[in-house]
Amino acid sequence: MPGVVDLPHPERSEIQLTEVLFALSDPERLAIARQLVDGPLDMAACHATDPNLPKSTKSHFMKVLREAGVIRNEPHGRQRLLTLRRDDLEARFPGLLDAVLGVTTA
Amino acid sequence: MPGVVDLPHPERSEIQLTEVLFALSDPERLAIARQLVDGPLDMAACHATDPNLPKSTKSHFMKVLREAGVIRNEPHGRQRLLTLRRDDLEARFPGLLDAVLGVTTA
DNA sequence: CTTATCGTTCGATAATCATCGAACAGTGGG
DNA sequence: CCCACTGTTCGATGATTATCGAACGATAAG
Repeated sequence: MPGVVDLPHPERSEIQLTEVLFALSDPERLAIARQLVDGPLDMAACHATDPNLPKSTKSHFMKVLREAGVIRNEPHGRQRLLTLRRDDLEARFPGLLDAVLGVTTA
Repeated sequence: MPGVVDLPHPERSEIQLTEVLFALSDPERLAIARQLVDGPLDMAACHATDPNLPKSTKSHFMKVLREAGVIRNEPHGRQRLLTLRRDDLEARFPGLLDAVLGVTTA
């Protein structure tokens, strides 16, 4: 069924703290989130740690992060654009993202 | 073997962010951490959510939190004193605990 | 000393999660 | 139009984690 398709994202109000924490409790997934701090990235450009990670595994990481409300995953041409949901997370859990990602943001 | 015994705790420098996040990614464990914000508590006085939770399950929660470095679990008479490791966590991951526990601390 | 209480450990079972190959579907280029 | 490319889904397997009864040790109280 799916190739480049709109995937479901939780609304801001539906984001659960425990799910966010769980999503970020894996080193690989945390690394992905960190990469998105400086702005959106195409999935192909997002290497996290292991460069030759199987596609399906990588896609699964994105699913966990997306379903938790940490990132947005949208069609972008033939690829996918990954965006950190900073505003939503900041509104829901002030200071959390900065603390986790080690960003002072000022 | 063990009844009231000294249990191993990670040192401040050994505390891993991903383990802390994982420990707090469970609603029950998160509730326990929140209960300790106002100060140490005897384990028996710490009801989290379910009051008639089996002892072994409760003990397991404490183990996860302790091994992650979130709480300290020390002998206290016949019971056990649970303490949130605020200073250690604040030193290692500034702002994290406040954000997670929803405390502004001021 | 004997007994009741507290909480950890052990062991077994169930549930959840991770990993990855294969198949598939949109997209854009030739 | 056809093909190469990207990334999701499915399905199977293995690894972690959760749950809880039972047994044990240590302490405090009587």
